[in-house]
Amino acid sequence: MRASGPLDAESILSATEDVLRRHGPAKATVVDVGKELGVSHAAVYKHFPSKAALREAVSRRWLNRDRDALAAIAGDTEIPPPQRLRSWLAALLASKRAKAHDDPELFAAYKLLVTENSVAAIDHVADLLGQLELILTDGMAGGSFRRADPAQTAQAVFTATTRFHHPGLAAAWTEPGIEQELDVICALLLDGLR
Amino acid sequence: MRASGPLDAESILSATEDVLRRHGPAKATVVDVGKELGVSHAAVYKHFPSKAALREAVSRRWLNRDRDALAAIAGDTEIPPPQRLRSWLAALLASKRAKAHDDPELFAAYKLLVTENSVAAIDHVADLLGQLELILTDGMAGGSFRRADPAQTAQAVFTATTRFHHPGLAAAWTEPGIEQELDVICALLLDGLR
DNA sequence: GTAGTTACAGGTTTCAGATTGTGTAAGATG
DNA sequence: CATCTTACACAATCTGAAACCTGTAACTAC
Repeated sequence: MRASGPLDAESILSATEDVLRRHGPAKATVVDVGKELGVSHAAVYKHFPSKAALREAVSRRWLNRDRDALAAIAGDTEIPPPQRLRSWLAALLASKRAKAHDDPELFAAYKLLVTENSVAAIDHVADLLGQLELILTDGMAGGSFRRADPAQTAQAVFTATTRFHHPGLAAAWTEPGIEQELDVICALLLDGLR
Repeated sequence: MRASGPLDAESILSATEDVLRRHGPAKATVVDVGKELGVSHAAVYKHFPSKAALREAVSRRWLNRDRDALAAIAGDTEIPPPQRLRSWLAALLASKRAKAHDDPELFAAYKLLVTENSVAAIDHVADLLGQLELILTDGMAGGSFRRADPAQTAQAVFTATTRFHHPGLAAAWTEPGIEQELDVICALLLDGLR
């Protein structure tokens, strides 16, 4: 049940998030969302064109919740770029792992988006690549990284760390030595960048 | 129907492979395997303790079919180690992609083994890591790679190229620029190794 | 006694019919 | 007239009984 006033997109998103958390993406229905809001399911369709669009919007909001902390690291010119890259990748792993662990059903919904190649998933990757590119550009300007195409290099670093952020591989994020594993890769990549 | 003579493990493996190719891992049954051999399903159980063990043995044999070509590259001391590493990784991608494309059902069976953490899958990875380690050891001995723990480095190179060999990511192996993507990663890793 | 079969218990899958869900359009309410 | 509901067509999903599969054991034929 919503507090009061007319139905708006934000409260639908929150209700959907709750329903997804309770039932998971496979069982959650638009009727459930309506019930949660004390409204018929048709009312939901005045704000979102389809169930898929609704799910996508929820995942987008959920993904963006950790975005700023990560962007803060990427943009922190106080930290030298090599260390910044390490921190950023470590933070990315920590964030993804926390999401998978604390919110398994919403993580499952996000995983679906990725396998379906949805716009939200593509945008999410583009955002992360942009952050990586910023770190690399700073490093190239400051001389700590060799000059090269920053976009292509960002893509390469992202791909080389797939193991640590691709949702399809989340099952292997609970292994004990994973932080050290990332450290070894980081060292190798940093040596390759300069 | 088998040719003649008593039933042996090899012909059961071949029959199972055919059945898997036809019906896929989800639908294939031990009864089907028996039919294929002109034998009751119980006869199969005289040679394999369970359906899972049978499937695992089939996948093992199927995986080992490309093994020697790959091992030949890894052990070819004519090729300088950096180039050898490139060739080996390219060959690994080509092999995996061909298997996924030409034998989708057997590839699906293999994917199941990986998600179940089966012994066959673990052994397969250990074998590949051993081949990588051989290349790295040669390179370190010959001075083209910096000295470091070869096992740990092999693990790092394998992890950094997850995108190109992990069966869970096979859907993305058909993208056009993937060879170049691997080239970029290779360049980065090779720079990091020396 | 080796190499296979038949018979069976318990678990899993399948299939058809019933229920529930999605998305739209026309209508009620304030 | 903006906001929501009811009503609906069609698609997807659930349910429970029948069929089928797995793995074992007792049995047959050579």
